Amino acid sequence: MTTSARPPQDASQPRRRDARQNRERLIDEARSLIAEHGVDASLEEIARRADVGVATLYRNFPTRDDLVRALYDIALAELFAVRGEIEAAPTAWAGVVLYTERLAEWLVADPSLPPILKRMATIDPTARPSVEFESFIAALVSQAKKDGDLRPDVDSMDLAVLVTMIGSLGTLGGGYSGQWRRQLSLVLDGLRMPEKARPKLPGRPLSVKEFQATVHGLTRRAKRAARGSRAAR
Amino acid sequence: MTTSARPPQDASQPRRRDARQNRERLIDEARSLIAEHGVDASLEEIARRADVGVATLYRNFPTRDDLVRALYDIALAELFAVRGEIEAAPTAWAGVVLYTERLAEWLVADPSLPPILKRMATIDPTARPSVEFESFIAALVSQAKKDGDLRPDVDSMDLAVLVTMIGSLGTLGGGYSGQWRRQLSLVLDGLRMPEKARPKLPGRPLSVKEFQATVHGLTRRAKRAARGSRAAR
DNA sequence: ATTATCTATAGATCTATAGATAATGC
DNA sequence: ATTATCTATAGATCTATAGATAATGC
Repeated sequence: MTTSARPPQDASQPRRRDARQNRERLIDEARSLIAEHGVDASLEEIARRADVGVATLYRNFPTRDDLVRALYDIALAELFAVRGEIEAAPTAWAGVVLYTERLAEWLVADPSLPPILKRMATIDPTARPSVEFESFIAALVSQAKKDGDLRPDVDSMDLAVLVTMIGSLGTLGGGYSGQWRRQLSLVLDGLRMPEKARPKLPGRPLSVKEFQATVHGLTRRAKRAARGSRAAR
Repeated sequence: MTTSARPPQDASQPRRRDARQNRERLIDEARSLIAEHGVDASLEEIARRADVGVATLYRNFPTRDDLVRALYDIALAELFAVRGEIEAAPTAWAGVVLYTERLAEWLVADPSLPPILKRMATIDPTARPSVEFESFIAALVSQAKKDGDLRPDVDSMDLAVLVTMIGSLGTLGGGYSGQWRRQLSLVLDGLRMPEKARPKLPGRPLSVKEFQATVHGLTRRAKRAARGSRAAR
């Protein structure tokens, strides 16, 4: 009996060069369009921006959920990459800081993540991005408490919620995205034991002028997109 | 020359009883659908849920932006109602707490607000919800600093960003929405001068089980909506 | 030869409006 | 009588697929 000559093909790694390229362009544009319009973003528009026929999109991602799942998998790979760095932190508190920093940074940098994570939770409740981290972070948290650095009345779930909250600054776009490090620092000061010295706040607050520009100016990406879709008509 | 007998009709207050009712239903459903699907939510679906023909929607709101503006105006009226309460606070710090509490609560309670505020900013950059509050809050902030309650290296813009951030917990839905008071308390502890005693954190952290249920369970509203749209097909 | 892409298209849903029909308030 | 609603419809856009055409890799 002859065994199949080809190894089973992984759909996420198409063999042909052009196919791989198209897939990447689709994923890039999907991220950017989902960041703008949420998970319901038009699939046709994604294909259009990727300079590819719709059928190519459907070949790669038969359903919208397949696309979401692909984006989710990519995101998770990015996320897990930071675990080693956190483990290498000199103290538990430093680990907590690093954990919140990296997660917040990751969320803020890619505004497509919140809608993707949310949708992913409804299409596949068994997929839990945090699960790999949970016991690990829980241990970090209790050690930081023992060390007297972290206040005793919070736990790792509070951290998760806080990080999610700060990550939402990315969704708001504009100048908000630049503020996350400063706001995280304020939050960390609320988590720290009160007698510990607070480090200087990083950055500076938005001026009223900047706040206006932030809230009202379009982001560069949004502007480009608006131009693009206008031109396409 | 005869003067017009009727006073100019305010579009937001239609004379006829059924018309007012329909308008209210449209606004209610618009809020709920925008909370779910963002500002791009289908106008036809809004009309369908409000049990009203599409034309009725268009009569009330000729363009999508008119609808957004109406929702914005309603929201602002709600917002300004809290100003008096803040002014009545016994100390500047208490005022700061009240300000952040009321704003966060307001944002969390209505997840349609973030998309509406964001869109409003692009369709009418002159409309600035915060402007009425700005000098008022700035005064509150500097007084709280003088009193030695608020740390000196933050300003009112930081507060605005923090509140926005906490407000985003509403968008995430589920159990997150119940966590805002606890998270705000943590944030306030980061804002307070370190030597001041911290009040006990309100509520308790999510358990891991609840976190799962939170992130993965649909909210009741989302469930109802899903049923509704399924039934309509 | 195989693998992938594109064009074309069916059917659904969306925005927006015109014209016929129904409900209110004087 | 006036005001508002509904039905019907045009045209655009969307999802999803079938079948013809083009690009890659052995």
